[in-house]
Amino acid sequence: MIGVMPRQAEAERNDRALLEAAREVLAVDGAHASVASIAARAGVGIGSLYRRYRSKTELFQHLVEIALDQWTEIAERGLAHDDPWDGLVHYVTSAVGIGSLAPLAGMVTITDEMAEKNARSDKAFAALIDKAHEAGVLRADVTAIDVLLLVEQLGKSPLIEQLQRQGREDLLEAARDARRRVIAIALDGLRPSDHPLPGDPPGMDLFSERWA
Amino acid sequence: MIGVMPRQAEAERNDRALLEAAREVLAVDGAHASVASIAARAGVGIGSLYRRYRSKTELFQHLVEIALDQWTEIAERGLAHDDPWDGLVHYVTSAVGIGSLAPLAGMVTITDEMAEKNARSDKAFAALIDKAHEAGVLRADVTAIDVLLLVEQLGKSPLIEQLQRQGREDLLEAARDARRRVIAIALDGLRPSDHPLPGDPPGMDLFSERWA
DNA sequence: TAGGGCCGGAGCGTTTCGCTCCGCAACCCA
DNA sequence: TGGGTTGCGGAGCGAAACGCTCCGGCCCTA
Repeated sequence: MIGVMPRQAEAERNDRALLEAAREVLAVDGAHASVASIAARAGVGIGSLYRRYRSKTELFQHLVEIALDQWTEIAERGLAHDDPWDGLVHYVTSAVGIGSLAPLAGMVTITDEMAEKNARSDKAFAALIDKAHEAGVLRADVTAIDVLLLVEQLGKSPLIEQLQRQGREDLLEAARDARRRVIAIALDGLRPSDHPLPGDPPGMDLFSERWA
Repeated sequence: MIGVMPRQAEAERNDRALLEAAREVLAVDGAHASVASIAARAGVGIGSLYRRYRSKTELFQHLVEIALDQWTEIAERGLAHDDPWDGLVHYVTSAVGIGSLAPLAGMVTITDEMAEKNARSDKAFAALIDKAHEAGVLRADVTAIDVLLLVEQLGKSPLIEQLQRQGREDLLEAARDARRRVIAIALDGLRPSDHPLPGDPPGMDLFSERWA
């Protein structure tokens, strides 16, 4: 460890490192992410991981709980923006940073508390979309689910994940800059447009059973 | 097997099924995709897989070769379009269908022939981008690499992959429709815009060592 | 300096892996 | 129709990777 550090502070730092490492490894390795790789990426022994969490599942459970908090906060903060477009941009760019937790579907159990938080998040997000629609800054033929799918699509970054797998830390910053440009392109596609979207708006059922 | 079928025709059908299954499983499971799951999804025994390919690596190698051919064909066909914008749309929508083979990086060896084909594909794609720029249908601040990254980003579909993992075949068609809308949104973001992209255009080095 | 608590990681049993090999069924030719 | 051949599916092998336990040793405290 670098320098002197009180015990409690180190434990706290380790816990944060574990959660971040878990997210990164999960993005790269998907559902097959191993506890050994998570601990290694966090710069922590396996033993420390198992002192904090009783099992791999429990760690993932905690990860989902935190993500739900973040999604709610992001949606409500975006809704609080004066400019609806800025609020939407804030939501998309922030949500993309959280990353997709889809690989965890089926591994975690959804508590009532989590379902409630999820509903709250959805509600704020729907209000944000409505606000943008009313202000005329969001194309009329796009629905909240379209935007959610777009965010999820932007959440995973194949290039960044591959560079992480290869350990090319030197290129990561450039890749992240490039990703911001791609996100900006996609966001521009959400502005009012004369070119209508194909097909019918997607139904809610696509998202309703995501964590089943 | 269903009905009577000559031996050679069945073998050919099996090979095609194997390649398609390999692509699907690879998209869902990433680099950890197992031969057993590939064979099962193709509706074929493991033995048949190993009669056609000497190893898992050889199958993946073949997959990359085919993808290179497809990329080249798509780029040259897009370039041949009279309307540059239609050509670009054709390229993006088709390339997205091929899917990302990024997980295979490091598992396959790049032959000179493959490198040459890749160069040919890149050249046609660059010409396609130039043509669109000159016609003024593609936003000026976007580079060929931006578009490549966008295509790669759109290539993976977390929702579809998750539904496949869960075996929810009933929702797959709706998910694919929804995905087409997301792609259309992103494509609209490529049209000329008054809102400049952030940062500097990405460098070629991001893609140069992809298969290292 | 003596003690206690937290650390990293070796190693357990289990699962999953890539791959081989063989019994059986389908087809061809006499 | 019957014997030979060809290609099929999948049981099972050794090896590798997995989740998790447990303990020797280091660091902090007093």
